[in-house]
Amino acid sequence: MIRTRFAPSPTGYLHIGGVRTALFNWLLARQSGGQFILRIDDTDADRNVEAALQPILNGFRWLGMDWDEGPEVGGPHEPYFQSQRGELYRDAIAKLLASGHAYHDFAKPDELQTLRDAARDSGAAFVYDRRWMAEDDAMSEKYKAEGREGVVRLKMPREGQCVINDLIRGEVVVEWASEQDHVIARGDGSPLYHLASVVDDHTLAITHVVRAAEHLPNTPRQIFIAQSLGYALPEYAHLPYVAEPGGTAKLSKRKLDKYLKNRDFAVLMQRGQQIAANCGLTTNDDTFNPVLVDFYREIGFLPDALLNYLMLLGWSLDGEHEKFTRDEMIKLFTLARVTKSPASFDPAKLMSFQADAFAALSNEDRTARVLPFAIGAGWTDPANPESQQRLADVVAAAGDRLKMAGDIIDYDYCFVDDYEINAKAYEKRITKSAGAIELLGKVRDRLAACTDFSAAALETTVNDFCQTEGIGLGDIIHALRVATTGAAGGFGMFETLAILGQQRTVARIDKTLS
RNA sequence: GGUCCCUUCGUCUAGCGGUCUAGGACACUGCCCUUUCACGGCGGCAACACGGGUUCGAGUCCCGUAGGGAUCACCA
Repeated sequence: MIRTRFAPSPTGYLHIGGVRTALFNWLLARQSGGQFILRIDDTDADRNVEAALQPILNGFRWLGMDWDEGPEVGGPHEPYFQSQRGELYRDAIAKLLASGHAYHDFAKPDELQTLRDAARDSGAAFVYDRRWMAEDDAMSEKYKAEGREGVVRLKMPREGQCVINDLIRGEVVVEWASEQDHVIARGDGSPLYHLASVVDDHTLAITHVVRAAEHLPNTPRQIFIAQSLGYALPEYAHLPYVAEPGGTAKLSKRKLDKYLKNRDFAVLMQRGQQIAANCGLTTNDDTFNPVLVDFYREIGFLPDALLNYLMLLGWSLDGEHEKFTRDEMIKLFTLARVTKSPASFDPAKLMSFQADAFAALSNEDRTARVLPFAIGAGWTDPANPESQQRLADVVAAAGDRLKMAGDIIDYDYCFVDDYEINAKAYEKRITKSAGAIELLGKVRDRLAACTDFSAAALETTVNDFCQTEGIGLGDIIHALRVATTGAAGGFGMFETLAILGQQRTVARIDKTLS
């Protein structure tokens, strides 16, 4: 029975890299009929855990990654918040102290820092000489009398090696002597991450600890804690981290400005901003960031497309197949095929997955996904069937030009009259196009006289018009498009006019002419 | 600086000693389709970090060098 976990601290957002880690954990649990547990690592006493947690849970819900145990769903090992599991940690700390695997230490932070600096200057690894270690209670009292505050440190081995059997990296060997006597409890007795994490992984019966490679250096000390407590070790698998676009450094929420220099990343961001601005999205500046999952949900991405792309960041099936349904993802994933080197986040490739997945949806599905955006933009009235039909018509006509739900903003001219006019196109097809004005006037009269304004009838009408004028379709259609939509491109001209309707079409041509 | 990890096209990757004149995908690009845009079809550009070994034979195994990265908290 495989039990995996994802243990976020409540930060208020879900990082793309974090999701990739969570995905692999989730996949592992789902494919084996095991459990995926969400545990909240809030030992750092966040004042507003609830508010900072919701965006994370929302992210999981949106992505369709359900958790078998954790916040809101509970489970047999409740509670799932580290802040509420203090007793477990206190017991473990006491046990470690009693067995001599940990000790009270009374060094002051600056004293320690001096030692660390000295070690670094001399080029050697820092190893604390335990000079402020309290051998017994009497010594503790003496230090306390001096006004010192005690923490609990691990009494790490000073010889031998720690061998980590990593499911992805194989054997990783570290000299125990290069490890620190890490602090596991603060001066006030509250537990720190390593201790809490190990105790929880054990008490929650986690079988596979699958996490980002940045945790690899943490593993020896965690193994030490686990072994000292008599726990059986879980399997470890350290994933390569997700790197920044076009780079090799870890992807970080805070480096947005830097990533914006990457063309593809900037394109994605700009698109998001346009959609947000047009559709009245109330975006949070702090989380409206392509490094975070929120961003994709807000601008109308498909969760499966995001997941499919993310799955390929550090994993491959065979180098040939890349598109997977959710069921296939669950069935095909294996830790054995996870790569060792960092995978850089490529917004352009993500986009292509999204575009494909969106194009594969039925018109109905796409319309449903676009609806909130059209409503937000004030283009569609959900209470008005006619208005909804118009949206459905636009979505159907746009076809695969719509790559994500928010792309509906490109067809503003189908809904309102104050659309933007592409100046370049206007100049090329109307101002500087010989005879364009005259032809537009003529075709305007033809269109005004139409009794059937369906796309098919319009095609006949305009073709007929071209014949009498002795011109090609291309000689009029561009001017017509710019005159009626202000755009240089778009879906079929006749579908466009049909959607616009006779009145609007003629009025827009008149406006252009004047 | 210490420790650990990593290294195939711009990017994600396939490759587990010979089938590699290195395959696929995204991006870029040429042509075709086409009223535009998008899609699609057919092409193109483009990589084994370097140096030593081992071997009849190395992208694939070993060692070294270089480069990149992660991590060194009373954060998680």
